[in-house]
Amino acid sequence: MGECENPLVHVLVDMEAEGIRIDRTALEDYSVRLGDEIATLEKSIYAVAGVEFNIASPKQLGEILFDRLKVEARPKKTRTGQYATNEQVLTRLAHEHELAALVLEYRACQKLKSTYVDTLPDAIRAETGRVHTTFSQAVTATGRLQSQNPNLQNIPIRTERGREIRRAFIARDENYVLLSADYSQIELRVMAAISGDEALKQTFLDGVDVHTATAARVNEVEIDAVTSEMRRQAKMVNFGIIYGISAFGLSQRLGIPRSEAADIIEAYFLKYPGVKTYMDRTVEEARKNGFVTTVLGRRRSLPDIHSRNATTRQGAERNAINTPIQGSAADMIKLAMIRIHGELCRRELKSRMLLQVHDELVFDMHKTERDEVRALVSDGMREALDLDVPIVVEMGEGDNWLDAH
DNA sequence: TCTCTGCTCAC
DNA sequence: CAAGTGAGCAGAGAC
Repeated sequence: MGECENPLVHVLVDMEAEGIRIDRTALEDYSVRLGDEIATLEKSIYAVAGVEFNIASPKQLGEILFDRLKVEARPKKTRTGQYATNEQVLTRLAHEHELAALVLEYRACQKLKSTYVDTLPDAIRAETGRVHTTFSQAVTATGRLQSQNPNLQNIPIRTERGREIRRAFIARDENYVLLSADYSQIELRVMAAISGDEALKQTFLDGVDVHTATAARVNEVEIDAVTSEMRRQAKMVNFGIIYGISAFGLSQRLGIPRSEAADIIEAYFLKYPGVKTYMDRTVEEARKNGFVTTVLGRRRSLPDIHSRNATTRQGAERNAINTPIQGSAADMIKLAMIRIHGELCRRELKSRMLLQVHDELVFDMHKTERDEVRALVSDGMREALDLDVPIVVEMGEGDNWLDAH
């Protein structure tokens, strides 16, 4: 390793000790509101089902839906033979069957309440009045950090209900704001850099939206002619590429026939040949060495690359493709953290680094240090690694984490 | 009490 | 079989 792990220890120690302030009252109020919603949904669910049961039990729910109400002729099963009742299944049923729609609502509320709203206030440490996570730096397969007890790397943001929780993460006091700084499309930029694909690099040099650019290339239309549907598909393809896509996987996610998905992937590789070459090269490297590496030389061992079981082997091939990308992005933000933490200390600033969420850093920023901190954070993140691709950092600030985005 | 399963939250 | 990395909840069943 290009040694970022040892200096990072001190950064993480400080972040853990610092903690983050949480608005306990806001969460406690929200818990009551969610509880009311859940109670209402419960009644509706029992009425529609015609029987009371434990809605939180996937087993019981499956039996109600597929044995009692027979909402589907050939229900999908899980690995263990139970009826699958996951979000994808229920969403498909929701148009026809009120019960499915109600259960989706119920699950959304229950998830937020049990995992975040009721748990975070209990995690406030009495001595500091703040929530202190534990970061682990040598646990994940790719070199990413991990956060636990509580996990502060999966605080909701996608839905309106979830965003309420982000609003409860607040600045230290009235002299501070939260600063959020996140890398824009870091994994695709890293892939452009390590693959050296000229078209992908040019997209970032042009500063155009990468999903729109991919849509234009794959569909062979001008940027201005890209529809929202074309962009949506291209976004799926871009993410799929990073993960080591299959035509089947893409077809499932886009809801299109597998042959069409295969055509899209073929068109992608035609337009970004360097990406295809990178993938072949990386899988070959894994076969030869038994491991792959990130830009800082972090290794991931891939013994399954020689498995006689095709599914296992293909899984290892996807790991070979994904790990240098995800892991190099992790290398980059780790270097940025070390540099930024060093500068905050050296300049004796009051502002503090609080959280890392894979491509984002969150700070308590003293209002008098605004310009200086914004500059050193932005520079520290952008210049952490000297890549052949422009790196863009987006920053926002506010009294809470949601407004900082 | 412990472990596994199914599910869902994030990047 | 089928898109990568994680954490944590409740239910279910073993002990």
